[in-house]
Amino acid sequence: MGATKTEHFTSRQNTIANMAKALGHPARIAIMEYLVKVDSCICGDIVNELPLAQPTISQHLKELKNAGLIKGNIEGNAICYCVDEKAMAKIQSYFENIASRLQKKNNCC
Amino acid sequence: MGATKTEHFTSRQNTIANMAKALGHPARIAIMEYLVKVDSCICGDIVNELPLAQPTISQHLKELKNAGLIKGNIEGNAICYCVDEKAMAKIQSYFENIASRLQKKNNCC
DNA sequence: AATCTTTATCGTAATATTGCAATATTAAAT
DNA sequence: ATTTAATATTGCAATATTACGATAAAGATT
Repeated sequence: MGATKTEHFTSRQNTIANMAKALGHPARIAIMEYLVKVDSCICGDIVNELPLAQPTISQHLKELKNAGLIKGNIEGNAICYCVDEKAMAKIQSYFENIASRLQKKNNCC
Repeated sequence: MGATKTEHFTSRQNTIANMAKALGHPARIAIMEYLVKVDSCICGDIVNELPLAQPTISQHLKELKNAGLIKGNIEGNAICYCVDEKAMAKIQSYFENIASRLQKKNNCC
């Protein structure tokens, strides 16, 4: 074994899990925060910003893109990456929903 | 190599990444949703609810607990697991902050 | 066209995760 | 004290992730 049994879960659960998984690495959190901070960006900046080699960062960017969290536009010989607002709104509303549902209840623990 | 270079990132980035990582599996999302739904719970219920073997679920619960997302109280020979409101509030506010910062800006993509 | 810059991909080693059968643990029930 | 029920731990095989050097690709610059 070793492979996640995605087929047993709803598509929504898989989508949220995929986005969370993509954010489940400090380098990718740092990338997202940097993209939010500068609003638009070129990968080279990130390579200078983070203590990781260029191929590693490229790989992390690819994962964030696969999860739909960032978009990338080619601009000359560079690539402009930025955060996908809709995806972030989706995550945000997901956790807001959970948090608000928790407030209305009494926990047993 | 192969191990995450956590030491290069801030403690906050690592904390958020750890929580996101714990949520980065559909089974664990399903567990969280079930815990929110029933508000309090015993692990056996989850085993019946999810299409995974008992040891696998026990392991997922352990990861959620390690990440601080759930709490577990012993009640007789069962264990009452429930969501940690504070942890969820932390994640929720983190994404709310990011989402609100994105709205104020113009994306280049 | 040759070179430079920027980003992606390949290959690979190290490590981590996923899933479960078997077994252990712990407390309740008989 | 046994047995039962609920959960955890161990051990292991299959697979995935992380990181990076080497190299490729593609547009810009000279």
